[in-house]
Amino acid sequence: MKLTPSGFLMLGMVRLGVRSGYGIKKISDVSTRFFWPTSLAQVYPELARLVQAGLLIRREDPQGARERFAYELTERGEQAMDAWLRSSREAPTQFRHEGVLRLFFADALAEEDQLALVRRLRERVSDVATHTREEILPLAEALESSGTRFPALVARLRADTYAYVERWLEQAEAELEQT
Amino acid sequence: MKLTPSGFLMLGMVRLGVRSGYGIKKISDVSTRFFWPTSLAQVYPELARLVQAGLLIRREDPQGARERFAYELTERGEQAMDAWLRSSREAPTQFRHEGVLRLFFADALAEEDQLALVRRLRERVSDVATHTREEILPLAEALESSGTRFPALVARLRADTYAYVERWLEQAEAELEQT
DNA sequence: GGAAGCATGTAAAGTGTTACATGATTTT
DNA sequence: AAAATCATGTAACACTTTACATGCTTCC
Repeated sequence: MKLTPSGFLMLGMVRLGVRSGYGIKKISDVSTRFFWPTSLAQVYPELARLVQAGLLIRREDPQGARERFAYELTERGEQAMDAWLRSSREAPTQFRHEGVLRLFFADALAEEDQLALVRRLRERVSDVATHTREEILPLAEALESSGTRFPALVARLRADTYAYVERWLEQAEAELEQT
Repeated sequence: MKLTPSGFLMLGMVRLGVRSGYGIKKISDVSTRFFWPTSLAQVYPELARLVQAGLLIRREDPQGARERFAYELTERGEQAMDAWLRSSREAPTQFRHEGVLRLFFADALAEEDQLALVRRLRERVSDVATHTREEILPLAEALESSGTRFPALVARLRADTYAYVERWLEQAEAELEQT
């Protein structure tokens, strides 16, 4: 059975102590979503496949009358996760950004519209930087203080990169204004 | 009829003077691919839709016995393109990167393996930076000298951003080594 | 009492890639 | 002569998202 990165995401989340499918989706929305999105409609079938493959075990774990299932890594699950972390094979990187596509074709616009386009793009980038710094990073830093530090490293990488792009676009804006 | 960004990509390429569907795919592979990928199986049906919507006209343009079709923007095509360039509605940004996902879960690894993982990631990022600087940017700069400057701006943004991430990871590596 | 959140899952629709299928022209 | 490139298109497959469907619990 061949695992996808989404499968390893779930294995990894379970290893970090996230118990339910719902929980995995919720945590992933404030952490891994930005470099590996998932949806609930993906989480549940994938967890079932991982159980069937013997990488996870699923226990009933109801909260009162509300059903819930708790997942745990098996020995083979641990091994699969370790092997993945040490391997260098990677799915091709995917990036789709309509704003950058617009920028690519911006020559057709009048100069003032070109400037407006760059400014809008910069504002969006700025929002992402702020959101990452203020909403995502603090959560990762909470984890960091209990010994799990890579989520915070990744959040900082994202925050710093977006801040860099923001400054870059600011300068591009200034240069466009001079013309 | 609702156009997707892929549709505007094709409109934009035709406006830049790319004539055939094959040509659009080829040019996009060394330019827009990095922020909006397409495949031939997308290009041909989409061009047909754009013709049907009255945004493009298609003329026969054979090379000897080899069939070829040349596309041109209609007045309505020009207008649709301009409206898109000036609009601020955007499809949600998509980013998927298995290497960053690995980094997120790297706490489970021994320190030497963590370091190896960061190093591998940095090397990949470095390759992208180099490729963008040496292969993609020169093509965009050729366009720039004939007056179309935004493709070069986008290529520089990409090259500089990846160079920044490369330096960032270098420093993270150094900090990991100290521990 | 109602809204928001917790929790699990399926079905349908949409999007996209790979493989298939064909054939001409140019380069090595 | 073979390989690479130019050129168009379809079919099958894989993957993802959105909508559907249901019900409990907690907070206001």
